[in-house]
Amino acid sequence: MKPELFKVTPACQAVTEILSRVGDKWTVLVVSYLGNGPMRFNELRRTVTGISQKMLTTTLRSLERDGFVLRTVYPGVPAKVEYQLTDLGCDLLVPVRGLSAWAIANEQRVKNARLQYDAAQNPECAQAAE
Amino acid sequence: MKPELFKVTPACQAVTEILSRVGDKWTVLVVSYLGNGPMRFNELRRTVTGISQKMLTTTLRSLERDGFVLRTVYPGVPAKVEYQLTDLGCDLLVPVRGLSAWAIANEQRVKNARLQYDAAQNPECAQAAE
DNA sequence: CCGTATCCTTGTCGATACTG
DNA sequence: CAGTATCGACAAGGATACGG
Repeated sequence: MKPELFKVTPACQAVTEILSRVGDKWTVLVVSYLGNGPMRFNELRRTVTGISQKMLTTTLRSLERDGFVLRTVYPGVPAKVEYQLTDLGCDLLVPVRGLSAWAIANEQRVKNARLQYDAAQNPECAQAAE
Repeated sequence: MKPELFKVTPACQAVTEILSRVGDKWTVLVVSYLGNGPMRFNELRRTVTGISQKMLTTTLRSLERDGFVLRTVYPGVPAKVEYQLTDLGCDLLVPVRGLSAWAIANEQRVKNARLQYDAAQNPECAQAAE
């Protein structure tokens, strides 16, 4: 059950960095939707419930900069901009979905652990008025 | 190359939550080291370079609450506390290492994409005195 | 339609000091 | 040794207004 010895090398810096990028509030959601095919800005805005215009722009710019997303502008009035995953973006989707699958499969175990922990901390004196 | 259609369901909430937990500054690092076997508090503190006492405590408490880490106190003077991964913690290590492997394998592709993007934004005025 | 700019609130993290 | 408590710096995120 115990996994084989894991030597933490300087390469872990890269891991931490990717995790931070991917672990923000909207990145995974946007990338997942884009995994279905190209989408326009406002289409994405409507689909990703709750995202603000600013955060969508920010998220897309980061993804574009890191090479995960391709931004294509079709000139005209009004302007039309389309976003789609690059090959790198599609590649990223694989391990991300691995973690997604784990999260969905183990959601309840984590919730149970929390309930148990919280219950152990507050035996019964939950009045705790202070 | 394009992955099969991915329907984003409410379950994505669980995904986002796990990603956020795991995507913070220290969690993955601590869990990875703990993957090598049980460790004591200060041992961990020395090993995880740069972590503050507060953040180590906070990170370990969260991990304990979520059922990823088991905390064992050996009474005595001075006190001795040992941390180790639970089964759930070991399980989590699997998809996390998947993403880690991806990050290490693709680090350079991302870096190149960034260089290219930045270069495109700053045509030639790269003196960038900073 | 597709953004950028600004302000403001909130959360995260680190430094420091102190306790059992 | 293994924490807790407090404070302050800073970054992330959201609301709103404006521009191309």
